[in-house]
Order: sequence, then C-alpha cells, then structure tokens
Amino acid sequence: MSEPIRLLLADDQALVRGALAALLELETDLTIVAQVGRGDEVLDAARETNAHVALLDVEMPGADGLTVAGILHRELPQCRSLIVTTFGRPGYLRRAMEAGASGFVVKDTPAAQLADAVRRVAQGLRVVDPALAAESLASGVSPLTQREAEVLRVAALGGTVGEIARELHLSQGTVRNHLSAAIGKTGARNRADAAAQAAANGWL
Amino acid sequence: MSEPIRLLLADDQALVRGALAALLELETDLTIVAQVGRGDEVLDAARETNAHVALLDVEMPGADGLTVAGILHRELPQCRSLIVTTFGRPGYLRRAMEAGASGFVVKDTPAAQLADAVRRVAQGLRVVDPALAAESLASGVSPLTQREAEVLRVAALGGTVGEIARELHLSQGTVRNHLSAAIGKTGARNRADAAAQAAANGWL
DNA sequence: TCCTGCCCGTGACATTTGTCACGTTCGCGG
DNA sequence: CCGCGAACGTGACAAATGTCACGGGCAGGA
Repeated sequence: MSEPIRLLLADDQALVRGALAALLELETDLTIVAQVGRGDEVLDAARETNAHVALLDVEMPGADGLTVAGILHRELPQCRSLIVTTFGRPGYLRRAMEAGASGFVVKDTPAAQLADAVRRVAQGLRVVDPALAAESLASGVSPLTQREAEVLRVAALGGTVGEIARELHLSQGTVRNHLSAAIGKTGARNRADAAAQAAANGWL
Repeated sequence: MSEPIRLLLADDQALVRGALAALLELETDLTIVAQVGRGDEVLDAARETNAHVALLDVEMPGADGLTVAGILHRELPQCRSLIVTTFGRPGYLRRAMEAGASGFVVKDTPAAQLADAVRRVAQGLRVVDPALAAESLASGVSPLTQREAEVLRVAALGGTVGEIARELHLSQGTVRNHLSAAIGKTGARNRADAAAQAAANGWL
C-alpha cells in the first residue's frame, strides 16, 4: 500500500476550506498538508510540503486559481492542480486546461466524488465534467480582441465612457469604438449585456 | 448529558453541503438529520426530522435562505435559522435578522467557529459578527422605494428601457423616472453604477 | 377631511451611448 | 516586401439615457 496522497487546499473562504479539509481527511489515503487563503501563497506552500495535488478555488486574493495552476504547471509540475469552483463556466474550463490544470470540478458535484477526483488527478489522469467540456468546445474561443475585452471588463464596473477612457489612457472615441465592437461580437443590446454574456462564456 | 443538536443543512452546492456535513459531524454533540439543495424543501424536511437548527445558504433555487428563515420563524419557531453566506453584505444581515434568523455567519469565518455558532443558536442565543452588525447599522435603511428597487434590479440584468418596461408592465417614461430617482438616491453616475452600489449596501 | 408620499404617466430637452465611415501606425505572417 | 488585422483616433449622426416639470389617482396617517 502506497503512501497517502498529499493535498494542498487553496480557498479564500476559511469555512469552505476547513469543511473541505474535514471531508477529505475522512479518506485514509489522503492527507491535508497545507491550507492557504491566497493565490500567491500556493507555490511556496506546495514546495515546502511536497504536495502531490493542489485544490484551487478560482477567485482568490493575491492570484486567481487559473493563474496559480499555470505557475504550478511550469515550476512544480509534480504538483498537479484540481480547480474547484462555484461557476461552471465553459470559458473557465478552457482556460484552466490551457493553463495546465489536471482537473476541474464545480461545487455542484456530490461530495463523495471529490476524493475520487483527487485520486485520479494524483495518478496523472484528467478529471473534467463531460457536459462542461462539450459546452466549452461549443462556446468557442473568445471573438473579442484583448483590448476589447479589457475595455468591456472596465465598462462592466459601471463607469462612464470618460472614466473608462481615463483609466485606460484612451480617447473617448476609441473607447466607444471598442465597446461597439464588443457589443456587436457578443450579439448584445448594450455594454452591460455584452459584459454579462462575455463573462458567462468565459471570455472576460 | 443532553441529546445531540439536530442539524439541517441547506445549500444548493452539493460539494459545500457534503463538506459542511463532514466538518460538523466531527462534533459529537451535533448530528446532521437532513440535507437539502432547494429552499422550498427546507420546511418539510425540518418538520419530518425535528431539526433544532437549520443552516441556510442565501442563494438557493426554490426559495432564498432569507425567505426560508422567515417561513421557519413563523411556522416552526423551535427550528432556529443560522444563515451561512459568501457575501457579508450588511443589507443581508439586516434582512436576515428582520426575517427571524438567529445567526449570520460568512464563509470567511474559521471552520472551528461554525460548531460554536450552531451551539449558541441552539441555546436560543444570537450569533452575529460585530463588524458586520456595525456596518449594517451604518449603511442604514434603503432610500429606494419598493418600485425603484424593483426597476433597478431588472435594469441590472442589462436590458433596455423598453425591455424593462415590458417586463414590469410600465411605460418607458415611468421606467426612466424610477431609474433616474434610484440613480440620484444612490449617488451613482448611471444605472449600472446605481445597481452595484445598491447591491453592495444590501438594498436590492 | 386634508396632507403627504408613492406610483403612474406624458412631454420636452440635454447628455450620453452606440454606430459608422474614414484614416494612420505598427506588428506579424506569408 | 506586401497584405492584413489590431489599435488608436476624429467626426458626424441616430438612438438611447437621464433629468425635469407637471399632473392625476390612491392609500395611509394626522
């Protein structure tokens, strides 16, 4: 019988992190070696504890889970990433896989399946919800250019064209042109709608 | 030694629900008697299992946690509610307490404190984060009328004035008037900004 | 009974948004 | 070297948003 799988948990919500630790420690072949609440603490903690698998929430201070998955893939490839997220957005899934994550689990998943997902990832296998994978392929690559996405992201916060222009060091006319292009590409009625659709598709 | 506290868990995310169950079942004086994923299943489940305390997420299909807390308070007052939520919004806290909840915990709380919170609620005590309570009192009652809040809520979804008017069976002019009033009362620059600020203050 | 506020609506007008055409510069790939 | 697309910008114009004044009906409280 081999040694237990060493797990690192990264989630900014202490309650969720502690609860996940309690759940996973019920399994005798898993052991929690670290818990962090910020993305920028994961790499060091993974190194120091020799973690085999890192469970990463997407939205964390310091660095988001997708970025951290990329960092671990490059700098500590023996520590495999399993993304655990609230939003099963197809765009998140694509970006997670592109970043080098080994698995992607949404929080609707039955609790009993999480430990199995961890074991599969530890064995070097991929764990992806098939429905999400299909949806991800269907929604396709973002039609937005990098700048259009950036302007749309800032616009989503609710400012005026003038405020967006100041923040991004552009003219108002340029901002309007980018917004108009983004509205057209997403098939939306206005910038708020475009931002919502792009976010839902994982393009922001 | 008295009998264990009977707990019902209500959260639409199976993973989080299962993890919370695992965490709380580590305590010998607590026992999980039901787990539901929809707000409209809570009352029946609480009755059938004689739950002492119900842990309620806010955002659930069927009925949100705040509504359910009100229903339990009226129809099953011996089953006390403890709201467990991601967003520590002062408006949520006020509405939870007005609805009849006994406690309010955000998911940043250390996991070890959850069991203590459950025990205190079971004893008939109140559990509220003091910082959140202060913030809630500071942000005050919503300045928006019921209709203004409703128009703003629909507007936040990104539709045009025409679409909002159709959905709420109002004229476009009336919708513009309500939006303008809401923008003024929140001190925002536009409806997107107004919706964001109202949401942050718990007024939506 | 009267006053107040909410809700509804219309109309006029100023401001902002969004569209479109056009042009220049730059980087990248064939 | 050339073509193409992205990024930036201007200007004109139509459509939408937001503001404001005004008025009527209704419910609730003094």
